[in-house]
Amino acid sequence: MIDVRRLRNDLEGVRAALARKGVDGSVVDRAAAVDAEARQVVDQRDDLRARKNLLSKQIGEAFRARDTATAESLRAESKDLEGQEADLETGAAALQAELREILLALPNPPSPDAPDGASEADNVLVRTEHFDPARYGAHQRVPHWDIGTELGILDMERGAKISGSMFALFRGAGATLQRALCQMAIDNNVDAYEEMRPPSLVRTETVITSGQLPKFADEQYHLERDDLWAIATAEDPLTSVARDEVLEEANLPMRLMAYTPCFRREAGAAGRDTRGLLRVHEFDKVELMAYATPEQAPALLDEILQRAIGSVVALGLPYRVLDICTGDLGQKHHRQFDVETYAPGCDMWLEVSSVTWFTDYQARRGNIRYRPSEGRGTELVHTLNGSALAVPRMWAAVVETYRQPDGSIALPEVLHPYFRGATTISGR
RNA sequence: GGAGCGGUGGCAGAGUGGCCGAAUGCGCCGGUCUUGAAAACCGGAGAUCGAAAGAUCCGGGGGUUCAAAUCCCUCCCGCUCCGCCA
Repeated sequence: MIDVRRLRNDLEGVRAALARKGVDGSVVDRAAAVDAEARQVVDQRDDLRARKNLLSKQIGEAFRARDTATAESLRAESKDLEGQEADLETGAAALQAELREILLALPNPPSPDAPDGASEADNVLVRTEHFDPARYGAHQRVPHWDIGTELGILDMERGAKISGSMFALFRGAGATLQRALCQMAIDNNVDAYEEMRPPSLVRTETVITSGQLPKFADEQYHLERDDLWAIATAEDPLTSVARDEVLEEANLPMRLMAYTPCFRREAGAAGRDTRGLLRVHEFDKVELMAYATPEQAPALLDEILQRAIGSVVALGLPYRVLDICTGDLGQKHHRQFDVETYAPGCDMWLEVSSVTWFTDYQARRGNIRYRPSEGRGTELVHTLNGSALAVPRMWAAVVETYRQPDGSIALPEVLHPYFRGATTISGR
């Protein structure tokens, strides 16, 4: 959610910033108009309340002075104001609700540093590392869904029998691999990030804070009977850890990490990248998240990006970094870098982490503040996050990259400790 | 799921209709004293909106009343007992 004061002080600036994300200026104008109207009505309402408060006080004094006649006449006067107050009250509430609704749907203005662009085709390639297409042999050009079947470590068919298409069933060493990847990512980041294990089913308020609701309800699994939402990412619960709280600046940045399942309906993605593990409804992920002051935020964006890259590098895989353009930035994103790794079997670059700076967009929704060590009052925090490791695509890249000519998989060394001494995955 | 009790400032905890944005204690900040610290003493400090006047905030929402932390309804959360269960 953006600051209404920004609308009041710099309407043109907000329109221009949001235009870069393709937002129609009339929506911004509408928000400003509703805000102006609401403020006017609130003003009137407050004046009336002030009059009533004064009368009440005088009534109390009159009663105490046993001046019943005065008290009664003041009481009648106060009662006369009631209808007026109720009208102003409902008017103000309606306008404020309307304003909030518009503001909740309004995207976060992009960073001036984010590249302009209309779609993902305009994302800027920052760099590519450790990538040499000539290095891959024919034995590595087998997609992971075939390898998975061949070795009996991934069973998409039975996954579909159990839960429907786009649900994975990992088996044996495949299941171990998915767990090992998460364990490794946690171990690699626990030096600075507090490990959390939050709930996977969360309240509506929690999903509004992170920004998925109200606009992206179609993407979320919802348990109607209990009115709980299945998290799409650990970002949902982690962002609400400090909801409605005031943090001390001395405790910032506050770094959190969680390994959770992630549930995505993928409502708009039917038929796209649906083979194997490229896009599934449920997957595991280790997420890094930080609460920071506005001054600390840029450095943290870089830190989380480096840590995301760290997971790929640790596994000996190539990577590339994309600077996401304004047209591809999500509603809540201010600045975003994607980390992709190369999967030789599918011959695709797979997004394995999305590192994002939300500025105070989520903090304003969730009322997450901090108390500056200098000065008075409270300020909204900035939130940032990024995946340390998203399992399915990393699983795919590892399996395809490390496939040997004999069809087995030679596990990268970092994973050996998690495999009870095994160094390869062979057929059963 | 059933029965009962509760939710007040950073924490503990008073307050049962007006003089309550809220006693008191602890903690915190500043000062006096001290070589320094502690103790003692003095003083200070909540949040949101608003240019201000002022308005709002005692778990959330609604109601009664001229007036609600206080009375009523409802939801959420916590605790105790019972039931059930990994």
